[in-house]
Amino acid sequence: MIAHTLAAPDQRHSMDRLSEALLGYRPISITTLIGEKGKDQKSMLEVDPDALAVYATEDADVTWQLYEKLLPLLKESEQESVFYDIEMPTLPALEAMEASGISLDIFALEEFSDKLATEIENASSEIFNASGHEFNLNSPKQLGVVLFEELKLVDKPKKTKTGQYKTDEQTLTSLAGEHSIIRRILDYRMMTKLKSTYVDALPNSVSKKTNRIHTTFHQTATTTGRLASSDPNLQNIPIRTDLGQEIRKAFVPENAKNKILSADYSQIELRIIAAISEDEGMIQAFQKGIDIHSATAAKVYGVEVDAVEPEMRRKAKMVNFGISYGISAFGLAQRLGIPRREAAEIIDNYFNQFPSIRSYIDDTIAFCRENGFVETLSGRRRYLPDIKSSNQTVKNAAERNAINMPIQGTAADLIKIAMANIHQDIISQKLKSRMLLQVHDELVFELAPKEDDVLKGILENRMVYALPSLNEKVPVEIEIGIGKNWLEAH
DNA sequence: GAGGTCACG
DNA sequence: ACGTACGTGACCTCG
Repeated sequence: MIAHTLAAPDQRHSMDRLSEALLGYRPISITTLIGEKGKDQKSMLEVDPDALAVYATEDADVTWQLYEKLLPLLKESEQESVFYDIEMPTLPALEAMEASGISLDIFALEEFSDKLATEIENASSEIFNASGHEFNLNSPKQLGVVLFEELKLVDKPKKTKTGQYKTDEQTLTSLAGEHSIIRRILDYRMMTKLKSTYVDALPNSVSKKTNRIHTTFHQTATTTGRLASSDPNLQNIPIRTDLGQEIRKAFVPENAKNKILSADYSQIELRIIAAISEDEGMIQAFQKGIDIHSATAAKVYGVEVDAVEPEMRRKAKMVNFGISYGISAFGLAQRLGIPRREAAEIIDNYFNQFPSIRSYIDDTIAFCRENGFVETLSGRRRYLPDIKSSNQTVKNAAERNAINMPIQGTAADLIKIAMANIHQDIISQKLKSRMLLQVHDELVFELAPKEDDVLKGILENRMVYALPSLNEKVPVEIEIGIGKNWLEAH
């Protein structure tokens, strides 16, 4: 079957993808081998010269040679099932999504661009006024000199590792009380980010042929099994700020009869933590359908769920995020803006209330030290040789990676399986609706008229029940929204 | 091309 | 004393 795919001359795109899935990138063309103009493309021979010394005779032949060299590596690392049961079936779904593309309301964006330009101009003027002179606001270096050498906002400014003054959002926010201009600098930063990266750039990505935006999904770019998206990246379209939401609104159906449908997994990483660790308390909270951050707060602070205050919930939420990132008192303290002591106390309370989570963390690190890798529920692996490093900082980083990968990676496995099946269902049921985007825990569709119920049914079936071994441990839930643009579908 | 920053999950 | 939350990609500056 593989050989057939490799040999089929009309399946060049699939061949690229197969090689990418096996290798970690697309090595087919000579262009790729020697590097594409203007892009920092990895040369094939940089990856592993011994394992991958092949000869670029003819495209299909290169792919075949790589296949023969890489299949044994797949066997050795016991990841054949990940390849054949998850990655290969996902491949046609990705191909279809890239080919479909998504429509963009470029007129709305042009209008928004003008509005931003005005606001950016206003902010710049105020900032230059307060500074006493003009400078390049896009240069963190120049901004640092203005803030810390000319305006002398603080005695001991924070520095980056190269000795420059730090001017990132966190640093500036902490300085907001020192000078009213800080807020305007933050405004400027946000607006120029939106304008240059999205509002002005995205219309350039609209295909002249299809009039839609076609991203590239990378199947083997990440260490955890997640997808990546590039050229343009459609997995980081703004949503958190009001101005950012204007950009999401510009992602629309092809015509007024169609709708955008978004389906996302609810709290999927926490559900996976609950399932993997088999923590009774957390599983119960999900079974009862209690808001998980409130449930966590109730346990940590020893109060009833109803008595949880917003501040308690906010802290519990950060702890929950922290768990899947490989928590530390320092990291939590920094994000909550509280003393390390207090953060350590919260973490201690947390582990006393969720003892199985502590065991999961300890067991996972021990497993990784023993075996050299960690794995997801589906057997996808990440090798972490640094887990044995004598450098404590390096070792700690590897331990956080070890904790995070099975969680993030299992979520990736789950949605990939769902996508493969949904794509098949769409084809076999001859639906007009199309799967367009994946954003890690969300799938975006173009919904054709009268297909609401059938598509919802498919999603419920395929997304919720993608990994039966997960369903055995914890309820999996999805949320579906429909609207006239991507924002409204949320 | 590296560094800094910031958009997303 | 030191220094970090996990995973990405894009844009801008500057040497």
